[in-house]
Amino acid sequence: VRKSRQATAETRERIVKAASEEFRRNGVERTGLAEVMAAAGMTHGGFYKHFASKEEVVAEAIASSIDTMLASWRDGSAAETPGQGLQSVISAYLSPAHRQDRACGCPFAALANDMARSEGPIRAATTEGFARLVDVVAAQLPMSRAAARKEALWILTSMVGAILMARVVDDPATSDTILREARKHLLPAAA
Amino acid sequence: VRKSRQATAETRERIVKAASEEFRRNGVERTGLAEVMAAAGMTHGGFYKHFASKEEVVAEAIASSIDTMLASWRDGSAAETPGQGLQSVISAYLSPAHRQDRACGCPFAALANDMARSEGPIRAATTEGFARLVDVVAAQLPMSRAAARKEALWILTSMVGAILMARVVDDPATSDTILREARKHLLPAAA
DNA sequence: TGTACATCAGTGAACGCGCGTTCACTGATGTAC
DNA sequence: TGTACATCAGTGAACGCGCGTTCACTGATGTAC
Repeated sequence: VRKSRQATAETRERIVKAASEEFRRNGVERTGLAEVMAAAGMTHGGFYKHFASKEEVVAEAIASSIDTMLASWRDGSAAETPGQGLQSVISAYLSPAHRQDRACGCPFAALANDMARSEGPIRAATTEGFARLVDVVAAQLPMSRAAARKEALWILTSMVGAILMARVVDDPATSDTILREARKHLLPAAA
Repeated sequence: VRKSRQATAETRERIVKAASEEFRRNGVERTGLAEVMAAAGMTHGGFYKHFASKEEVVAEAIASSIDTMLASWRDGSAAETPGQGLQSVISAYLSPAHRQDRACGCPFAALANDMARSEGPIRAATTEGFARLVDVVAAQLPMSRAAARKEALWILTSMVGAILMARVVDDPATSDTILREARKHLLPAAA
């Protein structure tokens, strides 16, 4: 059942998107390719018509989810003044809604351990994506380029730690407090 | 080859310790029980004489590594004045040495994603251990109980985020900067 | 204290399942004339 | 523009390996007398 070039490209995108959500939801190891293909509306056999290996789709899925986050951050920032734009991005990131929505949330928070242990294309996609995130945040900060980059690293790593531990903790009250404290400390830093 | 009660108990401890290091080094999913047992100096068949399942040893390994970290933090804090004790603990946590030593380092940084997705005994051991960590840090802070707990949550989650992202990033210079920025922001908060 | 038997920690083979990967096949698309 | 053939996306079965778990067996330890 051969498909047109456009249909093939769309299918490939659909697989990457499904993969990026499934990986974030359940982790790379616990997500089978059959599961990914089912989420994309296909059977598992066709996978290798689009990718050479699981590793390849993991790398693309990570790159894709970082791109999506970057785009939404840029939109969120552009609508307002630099300081307010960054604040609204941080508030959304450190919200209970984001904590709940692992599948569509920050890929660093969802896959940090996998990323840290990976090599090759996965590691490369991760590092490159993070560097672009840092740039987007740094561009909103009213300091010299070098100082803004350092501050952006601090803001970003704290945000990831907060959302991650908010997901680790079982008690909802403590989890909410973690997010609230992070907002309290980071929103002023973004002004 | 039956062993004495004491020898059996020591073997069990050896397995838990080996498991806690292997899990932190390579992740829970990527670590096989055969690998854990080999690290403990045995063959895999004997595992079920000590544990009912992999899940059980995971929960115990996490509890054990948290206990070890707690003990070392208490020792590090006790040696000096409250403020300085906490500062030295934070400095050690946010050091390149800790970043490199995943197998013996913070279990939250090494296994946060696994923890966040787990349920049952693993989740329980994690939540309980984190609560005790928060208490140890809060006890060092010169504020009211409630305020100290909130501040401890902020300090801890930021520390975890920093060491985690320092491991995710491929570039050593950026990784060092992440740790340096985190120290810069958190050491004053601990004074 | 000594003896006989039950217990059980550890070994290594085997089982069974899941999953990444491969493959023969189908039939619609792309291409050459 | 139409026709014939090559291409190839997708299907579903199958392969092979790794890994969690089980099991028969061994021989030292624990226990009852």
